[in-house]
Amino acid sequence: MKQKDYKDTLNLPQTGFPMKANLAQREPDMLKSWEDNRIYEKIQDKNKAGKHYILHDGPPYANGHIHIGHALNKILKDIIIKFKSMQGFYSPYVPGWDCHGLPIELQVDKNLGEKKDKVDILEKRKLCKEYAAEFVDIQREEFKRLGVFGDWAEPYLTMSFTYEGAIVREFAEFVRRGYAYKGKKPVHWCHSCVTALAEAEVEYADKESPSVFVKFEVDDENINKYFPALKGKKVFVIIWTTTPWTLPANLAIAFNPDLTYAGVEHGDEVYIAAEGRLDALKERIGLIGKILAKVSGKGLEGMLVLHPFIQRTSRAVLGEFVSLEDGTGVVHIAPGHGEDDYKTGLKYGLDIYAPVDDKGKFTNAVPELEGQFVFKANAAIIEILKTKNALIKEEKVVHSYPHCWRCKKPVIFRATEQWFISVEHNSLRKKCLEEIDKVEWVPKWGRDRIYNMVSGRPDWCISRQRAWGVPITLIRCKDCGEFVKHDSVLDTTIKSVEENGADIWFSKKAEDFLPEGYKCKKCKAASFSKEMDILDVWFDSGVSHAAVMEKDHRLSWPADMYLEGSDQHRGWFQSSLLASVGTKGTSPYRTVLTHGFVVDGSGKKMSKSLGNVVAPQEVIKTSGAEILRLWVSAEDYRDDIRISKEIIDRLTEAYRKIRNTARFLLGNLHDFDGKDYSKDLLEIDRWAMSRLQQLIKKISSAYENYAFHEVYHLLHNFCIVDMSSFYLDILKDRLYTFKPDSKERRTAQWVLNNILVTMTKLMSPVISFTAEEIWKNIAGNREESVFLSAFPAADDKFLDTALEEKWEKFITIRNDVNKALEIKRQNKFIGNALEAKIMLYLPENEFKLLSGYKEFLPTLFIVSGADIKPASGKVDGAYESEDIKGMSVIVEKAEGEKCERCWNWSTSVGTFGDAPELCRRCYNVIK
RNA sequence: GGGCCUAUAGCUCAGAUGGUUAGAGCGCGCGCCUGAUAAGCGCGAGGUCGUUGGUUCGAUUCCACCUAGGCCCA
Repeated sequence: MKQKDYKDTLNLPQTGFPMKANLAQREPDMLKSWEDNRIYEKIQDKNKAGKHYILHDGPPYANGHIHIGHALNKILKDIIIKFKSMQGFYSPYVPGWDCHGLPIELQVDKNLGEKKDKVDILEKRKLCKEYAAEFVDIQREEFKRLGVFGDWAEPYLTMSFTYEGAIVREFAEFVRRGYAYKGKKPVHWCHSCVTALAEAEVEYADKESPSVFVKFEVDDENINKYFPALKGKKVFVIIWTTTPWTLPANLAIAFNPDLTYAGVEHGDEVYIAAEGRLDALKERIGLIGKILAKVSGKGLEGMLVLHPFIQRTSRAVLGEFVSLEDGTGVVHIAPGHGEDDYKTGLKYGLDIYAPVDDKGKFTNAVPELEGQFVFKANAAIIEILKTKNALIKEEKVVHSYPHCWRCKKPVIFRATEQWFISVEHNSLRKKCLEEIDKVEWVPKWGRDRIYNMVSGRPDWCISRQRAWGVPITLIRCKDCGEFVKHDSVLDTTIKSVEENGADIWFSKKAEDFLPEGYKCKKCKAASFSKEMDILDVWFDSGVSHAAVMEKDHRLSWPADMYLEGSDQHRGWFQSSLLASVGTKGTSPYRTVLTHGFVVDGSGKKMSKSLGNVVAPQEVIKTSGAEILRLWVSAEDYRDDIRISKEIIDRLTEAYRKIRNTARFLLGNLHDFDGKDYSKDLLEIDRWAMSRLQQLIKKISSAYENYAFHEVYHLLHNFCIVDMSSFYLDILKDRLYTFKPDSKERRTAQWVLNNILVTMTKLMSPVISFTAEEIWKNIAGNREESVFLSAFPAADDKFLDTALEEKWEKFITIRNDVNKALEIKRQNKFIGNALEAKIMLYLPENEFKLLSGYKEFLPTLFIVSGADIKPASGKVDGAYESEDIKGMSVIVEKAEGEKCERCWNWSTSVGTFGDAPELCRRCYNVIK
């Protein structure tokens, strides 16, 4: 009973701030409060006159629920936005969505089932639009749930009329400036559906194909030049192919520059093949003769060989892709019928030649095969090869081959007309490379990555043969094929799309976009057709700098920051760069930050088949979005980012520590009077204030450098090392046992208040829910939201590095005292350290240092008594320090009795008749 | 196969322009406290710094290769 009485005389912590966060349950309330009180809007209002810091959102694809990578990306952006906003920057966040494109169209097709080929394009586009809108809504809610602040009510959508209008305008700009051209490129083509197929629409299945070895003759002139050792012989380069039907389109043969090629005797002929394939060829075609010549692939570039059955030569070219895996080490090249072939063709300036029509039949360019379907023509071609004595061997082979996912028929690779943006025109590539060097890349290697990609990329193929996208709004003369590029016509189209959306292109006739009675400027004809291809979605998002940053009243151009995953060096970073440099001459961003990908606990990528996918929705449900936010900050995003149950568990622990530290501070501030006690600080208080300034400095600079994992570690360590286990532990005595309104206690409260307010602000960009919850619990007249407060700046007045250095020594000594106490505790000599008094034997420097602090030592060590003596040799029964040479510690039972109020041991206990359980200090407080 | 990147305790991160026993926090183990209590404090045990070579008097730190992993291409 009595003990309870004294407990009631203490100033113990009191707070309504719960220890248990219940994040999953409580976060939605906080979200509602932010929304109801329009906190985001108030932030924008507060900073509207401030310097702009524009982080331009890269639009996620409006399909499916968000995954952990989306969460990572949005939270990183949110951390930056909140930090910059608290620093007073005008930093609005306008989220966006990428709404056009094949995946959505495919989903809509799937939903349509049988009907998919019957609905007209406008109906399908309407369904696509509805589908995208539905997922915009879903993802919007999921993003908001993460605690991400932004203008969610007014995002940008690439399918909005204004955005579609901007796409058309930017495309027109590329046309006006001469970048856009129509050329040929091989695509997967289904002869049965008569359509181009995207990679996603192709499925692989086994197919039987002919397998032929074919001879390409080398004439005397070329033998002399490239194989002088074979002079006078009949020499043939041999190739292997499973698509004989592409031989009519053969324009070249490719050698690997790094391989050695051999001329091998075969009867009275000599065959040229890679030396590394000779063993295999011995078996396949019985090539067993002597090697008569060797030459490196590199040396063959430029050689001309004779086409086996058409009157023309094929050029020898070099290609890294030529391998020793199969065939002869020489690859037949038909630039109109293969990806590698195409690239090689571009490199060597070959015609992208594909004499096959859209039904898969040979055109009149190949008279002897005209009208024959390519796969059927294989047999005819093999016959021709036989009669020309150009066939070495013919077999059948079963191999994996692309098929159309709709009709299941094998597809062909066929060059078709496509729109391109030239990267050479107007030195676009060169300018992009120059711009890359003006951008700050975080991490630095991002520069090399995108630089190499831009250096080596081909022209940008921007056309797609699809329904769901923004059309290539050009009109063509039916007679002469000339495109109408007049400004007034382009402007009419732009205006029309801006007002009506891109659907207008499909619902109106070509003539509707032309002035009354318009005639082709070239041939004077008057009938026109619309281009029906749509633009690559990368063009859509690539022009967001113009469609959003430039046009949107909330934003400005250029962006200070683009922040996306490292896959976007090829994607959005690059398309945005090309789009902006092409029309404006400069890059749309000042800084580009990339993060790695989220992988599982062992560093493996997440996949459904591995079953290691971590869904953000799950983490939110079990641990709360706050833990996800803490995870984002704790991990170094420059590398791949791991997530696992253990990682989440560790972070949950860390979260509790931070939360409890704040709770303790709140509890001890319940009766603080709010007055300024900065003049009354004790030395330990000045130490704490100095440490706090260091924390502010380090955390600010960590945010500034986008090193959020340092923010986390700094905050966590501060809570544990500086606060919980040292300053706060020591402070308990002063806070609990002194008179509530004593100057000493009020001073401590002033410091704690300072620490709490500062810490809360420092953590708020990361753990926003908790920071706001703490903020609401801090007494006093403050901003409505922590996010409306100013980010802390270090106050040099409280910075004292000399003091910190001195205290570093105190802490070292304290650690040694703890070791000495622990030994006695293990020996059951003491329990609580307050049962002990200690004697320190100190070397000269330490003795001098502590001499001025004799009164303070029991407080420092949290023992009931402490004294010092100069060290002089070994002391019996003493603990000898490892860190401080010559220091030893004697631990003894404290003198006197335990004070029932403050639990310190003192000889004064029992000396007060009316309160025999109290020590002098407590007695004076109670009276 | 090519471009870019990563590899330090069970987890998250520091660090060394190459030089004495490689650090922190968490977790773990042991203990104290019961006046931050589904809390707080103390002590302790954990690492051949991914592998193998090379440069060097000396490398985990520099170089090469390899292995594993990631992104983007082929």
